[in-house]
Parts: sequence; structure tokens; C-alpha cells
Amino acid sequence: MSMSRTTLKDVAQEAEVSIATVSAVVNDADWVSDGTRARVRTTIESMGYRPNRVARSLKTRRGDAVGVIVSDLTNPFFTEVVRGLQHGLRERGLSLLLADADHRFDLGGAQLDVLLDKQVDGLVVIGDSVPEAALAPHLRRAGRVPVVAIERTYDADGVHALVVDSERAGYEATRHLVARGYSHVGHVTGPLDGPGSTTHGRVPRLEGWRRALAEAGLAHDDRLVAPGNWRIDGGHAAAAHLLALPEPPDALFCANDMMALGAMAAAREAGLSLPRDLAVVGFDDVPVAALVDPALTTMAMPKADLGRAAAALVRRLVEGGDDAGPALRSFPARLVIRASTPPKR
Amino acid sequence: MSMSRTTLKDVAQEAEVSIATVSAVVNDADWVSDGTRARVRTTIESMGYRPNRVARSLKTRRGDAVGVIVSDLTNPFFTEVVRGLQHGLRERGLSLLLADADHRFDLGGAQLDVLLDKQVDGLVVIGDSVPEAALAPHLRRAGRVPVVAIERTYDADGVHALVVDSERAGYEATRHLVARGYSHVGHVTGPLDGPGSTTHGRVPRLEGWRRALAEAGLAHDDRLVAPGNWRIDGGHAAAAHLLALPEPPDALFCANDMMALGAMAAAREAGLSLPRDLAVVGFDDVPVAALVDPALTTMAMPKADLGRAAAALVRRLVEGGDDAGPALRSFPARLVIRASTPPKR
DNA sequence: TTGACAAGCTGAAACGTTTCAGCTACTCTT
DNA sequence: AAGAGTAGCTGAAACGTTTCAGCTTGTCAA
Repeated sequence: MSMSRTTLKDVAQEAEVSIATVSAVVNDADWVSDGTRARVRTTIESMGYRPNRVARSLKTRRGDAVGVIVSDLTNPFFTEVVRGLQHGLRERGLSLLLADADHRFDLGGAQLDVLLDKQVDGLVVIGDSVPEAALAPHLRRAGRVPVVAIERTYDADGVHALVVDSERAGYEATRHLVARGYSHVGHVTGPLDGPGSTTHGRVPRLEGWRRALAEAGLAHDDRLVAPGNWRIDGGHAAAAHLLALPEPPDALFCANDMMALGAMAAAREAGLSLPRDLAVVGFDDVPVAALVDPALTTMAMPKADLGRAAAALVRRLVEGGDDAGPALRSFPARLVIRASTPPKR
Repeated sequence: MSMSRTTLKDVAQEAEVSIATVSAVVNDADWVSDGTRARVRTTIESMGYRPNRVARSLKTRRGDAVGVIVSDLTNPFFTEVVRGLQHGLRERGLSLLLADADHRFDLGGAQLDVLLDKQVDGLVVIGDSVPEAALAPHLRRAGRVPVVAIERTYDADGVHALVVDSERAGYEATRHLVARGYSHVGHVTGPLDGPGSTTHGRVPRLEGWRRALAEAGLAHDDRLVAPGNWRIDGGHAAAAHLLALPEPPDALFCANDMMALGAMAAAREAGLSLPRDLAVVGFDDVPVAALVDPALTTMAMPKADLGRAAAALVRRLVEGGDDAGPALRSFPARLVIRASTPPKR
């Protein structure tokens, strides 16, 4: 009873060859004669043999998998990126192990450990899931698993990053509002403290907002900036705050779509009628952005591209074709104009 | 150079004990003396030793992880369930490996293989990700990993299922519409063909719809039923179809929220004003359901509960406490009334 | 007829753990 | 004083692969 799985040895016995030969057949070594190969293949088939990848991993120190850590599985932006990644990886024969940091930085580090322990060959870190301080020690762990970051940069070297030009995107988003006649443009950012990235996703969008307003000769009053948390509730709270100001904004640029949706809800709760009383621009272009009413104008992220590029890159790095290309690759975001930002009045 | 990771042997040498002792310390065996334990602990610390889980897995045939397959990562319903699962599993010292079948049944089977090869100790299958035919052969593979299905049932025995009483929920959703004065209630279902579940999530909701209408003395015209695909575009298409009927519905019960959102978009494109010209009820209560305008009335799924229950169950099964409890456990859905279903006229 | 060379195969040593049957050196009983 | 019992430890055999240095044959050039 309880017979354990068929192993190389069983197959070898049955096919009357050595286990080395069976292993060679399984791994398509070139020296096996056609006859033997065929014979072994059929016994493998008939015995239902499947290689034990754990044993193989132990020997080869490779797991044929890459670990992915996202900061919030619940945000469609991340899942779209992950989907692109999964496609790209599958094409390359790698499987993907996904972990969610759930917005807790400590968890991000822990998840990193788990994945590394599972012998992943590479790591893709999406968003603010793993703080710099947590990444560094793991990079030191022998074995050198390459790390690719998406929408995040790290100072530690050897970490490749795939990002969007957020400053420019923030600038374009804000300029769009200005061009449409809005003069009092507020901005809802990501969290402004904490161990997150200082170079991507937060400050740059804010700076783009500043630049656009300055260029238009409008005062960029920092009281019109409210920090959120990338999530719906954070956008809601930030917008509620801004709208309660003595001179409330007539338009809002939110650093992601989820917060923009929260902001729209807050505006309605404040008795405003959208888009007449408040224009809103989001960031990401998640699928629902097109479905809400008014449909959300947003900076579209090349989500699938980011995922696919990360897959290609991590594969290259895993193959040892080390630091090929620049450590930072930038993708463009695209302004998608919808009903939430009509020309003013 | 390239020094490989510290191993048990290294620690043993340094601490001047045998590797068996170090192993015992790592695994909290009770026979190690306090002195030795302390000494070994500090050398472990100072050498930065981390156990190689692959080697351990090879020996113990356990991976301390459970594999999760979802049919569509992009659907917030699934990610919310996964979040509950992850919490529950972490509390129990298990890590979670996530795979997305991306609505392709063939992929679901393949993902199953990958996870099994990674030595997961248990499997959680959420939604229509893995067809019955793909599950059976894997159950046969020696090693007997327990399987828990969420919102899906399998005929294969030994598979535990966690579901919502969909018939009742469909009945309640429809009755709500009837009570509000709608008399021509359409229904957008999941896909009605394909190797998916016949017992959960699709047909039952349809049957609940029928029962409610019959009970109200309303004709349940099956021409008012249109199949979707669980996704936005499917809901859009199905609704467009229904609204183009000679006698279009005045209300729509959609089998999930994503399709409901698509349906709302289709209605607006058809020139209808919501909720006046068309009431809509969804299913799941995804976070955005509360944010769209009009806010979506929906049958709220106990998403976190399902995830947590699955975590607890799979843990029990892994621990060998075999078929404890019934193989099918049902959870209630809760009607959440929002603006998309006002009293008619 | 010898040797060189290659094609096809095998034995055995890893990889880093866990586990279990011993082995010491004590401390108790009696 | 002898035996039994136990606390604390170790050696070595697995787990299922990969890999590499050989070992046989057989072929072919000289």
C-alpha cells in the first residue's frame, strides 16, 4: 500500500538500463541511442513516471520558477501586470510563484524569504511591496537570484527596474486638466512616508503636477496635495479633506485609479455632481475605469508590456546573461481621455 | 568565490556538534541540552544559516505550502478570497503558491501539474479553473494531496467543497427585484457550456431566478436569459443582446458583479438612463460595486470567510485528520441593497 | 594486426536534509 | 557493587535526482 511515486530507479529497472540513462532520456541528452531512447520513453509513459522536481532542484540548485511579490493583489493594476508576467514566463518554461504583501512592508520581507526558500531562480517585485532594507540582506544570500523591480527602484545595485516615466505622466495628466480650463487642481498622492520608494510612483507624479501648474502660471499650493494610500479608502479620505478646504479644488489628479474611484465617491457624498463640479484624472487605467460613470480619464499604464518585459528580462538574467542592457528601463504612460474631465463650464 | 550557502554541516563543524544535533535544534527537538541548544543557536545566528527547504522537502515529502488555482486573477472576487486564504494559511505556518488559469481550462490542468511538482501539501481550487477531467488523474498520483474547492464541486470523491447557496441567492436577488416592482427581469448567467461545474455557480443561480419569478406568478421567459463569461465584456454583450429584444427587460440579475458592470455600460450605450430605465443586481459584492454610479445592488459573498475556511480545512486535511466534517459546506450570501435597484417608477 | 577513437552506456558520488538505531556516561535502585 | 534506566549525543542511511569519470564494444586508419 501507500506505494510511493515511481522514480527513476523504477523506470530504470523496468527498462533494463541504468538510472543515468533514464535521466539522460528525460533530459534529452544527445548520446542515447534511438532504440534505447524509444524503449525508455515507452516505459516512462506506461509507468506514469513524472520526475521529482524537488530532487532535481536539490541537485541543480534551480527551481525553474520565478517568485513574484505584489504589494496589493486586490488592485487590478497589479493583477494585470501579473497576467502579462505569467504569459511571458510560461512561454519560457518558467512557472510563477505569487505572493501578496498586502501592503505590509514586514510581510513583503517575509514573503521574500519564503520564495527564496522555495528555490526560485529569480524575483520580480512589483510596487512598494518590499522595502529597500529588506531586499539588501537577501541579495547577499549566496546563490545570487536576480531581482527585477516593476514601478519601483532600489539603490542596491544589480537590481533592474522597469518603470513608467511618472514625472512626465503627472505633468501630462495635470496639463490636460489645465488645458480643459481647470485652475484649482488638487493632487492625491500615494503614502508620503514609510519605507517606500522615493524615486518612483509618488514624488515624481507630484513633481509633474507642480511643473504643469508652474508652467501654466498657476500657483501650486501644496495645501492642495493630500496623501492617500493607493487604495479606495485612502482616495476617499484624501478627497474628502481637499473638498472641505475653504477654497476646494475644481479638479483632482489622483496618483492611481483606485484612489480616483474613492475620490469620486467622496465628491458625490459631499453633494457634488460629477463631472460638472469636479473633474478627476486617475492613473493606471484599470479595467473598471472605463465603466464607472462618468468614465474615468486616466494615464494608461502599459501593464501587459511591463509584465512581459519583466518576464523576458528575468529570464535573461537567470540564464546568466548578466547585466545586459541598462538597469533602468522606462515605459511611456498614455493619456486616455474619458468623460470625467470635460472642458470646464 | 561563489561560496555556496551555509549548510547544516558548516554549522555543525563550527559549533563542534554533529549535524544531527544541529538539525534537532533547528526543529526544536526536545532532547537537546540547554547549553548545546544555546551554543548552536548562536552559531546559526552568526553564520546566517537558513535551512534548505528543498532538501528538507525531499526528505520529508512535505512542502509546507498549499497551491491555489484561480480561474481569473483579474476578478476582484477571486483576489479577495485569496487574501483570506493567505491570512489563514500564514497563521498556520503554510505558505501559498498561486497560479492563474486565466479562464483556460487546459491551463488549469497544467498549473495543477506545476504546483504538484513543487510538492505542495494541499490544493485549493477556486472557481471554474480546473475541469473535472483534469483533476481526477492527479488525485490518483500517489502522495494524496487533499483538494478543497471553492465555489465549485467535483464528483470525484475526497474533494471537499466550500460553496454559497447559489439557488437561494439567485432566488433572493430576483425576489428583491420583483418586490421593487420590476416585472420583466432578465438574467445574465456564466458560460452555459464547457467543462465547468454543473452544480454550482451557474445553473443554481438561474434556477433561483426561475423560482422567484414563478412564485411571483410572472412568466419566466427563457429568452430573457443570456449567457456571459463571468467577465466585463461578456456581461456587456449579453446585456446588449437582451436590451435589443422586442420586449427588453426592465431589470437584470447578473450572475456576478463584473458582468453587471459590463451590463450597466451596455445599457448606457443603448441610451438608457440608470437606474431609471434598468435596474441591475450583481453577485459577489466586489469593492468597486459600491463605487459605481448608481451603486450596485448585489448578493454579497462571504469572500474572506471562504478563504479562511478553506485555509483551516486544507490544514486539517494536510495534517492527516482526514475526512473530518461534511464534504460540502455551504455559506450564505447576503443581499446588499444599493442605488441600482430603486423601487420602480 | 595493432592502436586510436568514438558511440553508448554505467557506477557512484554528490546535493542538504531527516531519522533512527546505537553509543556514552551518568544517576538511580536494589 | 552491579544492573537498569535515561539524558544527550552521533553515524550513517535514506530521499530522487544529476553528473562525470570510466568501461565496453565496435570501427577504421595505418
